[in-house]
Amino acid sequence: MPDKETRNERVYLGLREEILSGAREPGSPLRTAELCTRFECSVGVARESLLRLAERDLVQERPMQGFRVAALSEADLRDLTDARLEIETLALKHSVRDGDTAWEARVVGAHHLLLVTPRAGDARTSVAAGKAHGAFHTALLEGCRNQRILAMAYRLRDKGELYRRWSVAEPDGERDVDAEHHGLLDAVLARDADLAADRLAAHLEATHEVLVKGL
Amino acid sequence: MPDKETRNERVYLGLREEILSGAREPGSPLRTAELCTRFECSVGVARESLLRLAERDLVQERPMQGFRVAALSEADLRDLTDARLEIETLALKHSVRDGDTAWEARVVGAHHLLLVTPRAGDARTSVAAGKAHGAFHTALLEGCRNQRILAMAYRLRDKGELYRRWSVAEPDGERDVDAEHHGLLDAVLARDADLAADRLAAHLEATHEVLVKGL
DNA sequence: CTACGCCAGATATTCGAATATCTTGTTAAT
DNA sequence: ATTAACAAGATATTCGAATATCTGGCGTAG
Repeated sequence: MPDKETRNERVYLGLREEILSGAREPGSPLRTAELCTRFECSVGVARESLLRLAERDLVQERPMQGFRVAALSEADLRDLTDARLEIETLALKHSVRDGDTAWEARVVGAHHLLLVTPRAGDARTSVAAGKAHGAFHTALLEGCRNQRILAMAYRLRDKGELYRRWSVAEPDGERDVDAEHHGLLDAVLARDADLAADRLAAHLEATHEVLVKGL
Repeated sequence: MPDKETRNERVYLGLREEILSGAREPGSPLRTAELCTRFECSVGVARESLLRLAERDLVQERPMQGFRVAALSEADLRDLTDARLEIETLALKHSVRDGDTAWEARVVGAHHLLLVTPRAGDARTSVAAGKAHGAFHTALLEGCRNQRILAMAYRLRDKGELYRRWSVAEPDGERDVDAEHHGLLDAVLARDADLAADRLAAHLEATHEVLVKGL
């Protein structure tokens, strides 16, 4: 019994982590030969993993020209943010409406972790802070009962994380991210779906501004 | 030069067509061996195509247990319809807001084709009518400039087509589908995004009712 | 000088056999 | 009778070589 999980899963998760952690430059080619040696697998497995990542928009595929890490651009970021402004707020409304107390508890927990995790200046360098931030936003949506809307929101968030990793975060004097998160939490606990959605939208738009500058 | 398009693409499109046309029963297993002989390809290619279809939710994948045609259920249809009620109307609003005159022309054309294509009683038997109906709804969304929202809407529509194929359509005296389509067209041409969205929502919900009965 | 075709190396795609896993039916022990 | 262990066949996954395609540099014709 060589493995419990399939090779495919292992390579998929490993490569996903490398891309999301910023180890691979956006737009850089992902050659099957290299992946085979790095992850000790065959071409077929590497291709399947690449295909899965392409479906999450973390990798770009072009027929007969192989795969690359998804390229980043201001226009694409605008498209992404616009989609998130609608889909993620929609998922949050569902979540606030349908989430049970266990979900509520997870949100509070994730928020606490976010508070106590030290935040570095540069999002790319601080892995722990990035994870805590991502976990909080993920938890916010987890109450949504509609599987499809939830999956869409997660997909968009994934790509958002890629932009986040590759933006040079410069301190923004006018912005108080902790306050934004706290406001979000309060609205959620008060079960005010519209207010929570508005605050999430503001948060996303503010983040967009920062990311555009850091591109 | 054996082929211009990749084998993969050919198998993907072919199998997609087979599933969407109702040639394969929902829930039935899709064995690589069979696909290899039918489409004259190797296991690897069959797997990749299966993976692509799984991403569009037309096929279900379970690790170490292979692939099956996506199963249909009332609960899943409810989930799908709810998602469509929000995403597809959203895409339509974008479309009405941002679509240019060339798009408008395509909508009018698609609607005309829908009018002149004879409709059979059973959606599964009449391929032409199904295509014309699908083309009209697709055209409605085509004006949407946000690529992600558009892609999401298309994905949901694909799965919806699968339900449509497998529902036994029984004549519904209270429903006038032509009128619904015409109302949709009018609202679009009047550039009334909210009205169009409302009418699309009503159309989707009405279709849902029919499909649930025919399941 | 520029455009076009051709060659060689690099890369992507595809194949079919080898390996690992699951499923089902049978037997034996509790 | 019920459960557990096992074996055999079917199926999924993985491999590494074989094939097809692309890319970039070079030479030739216009």
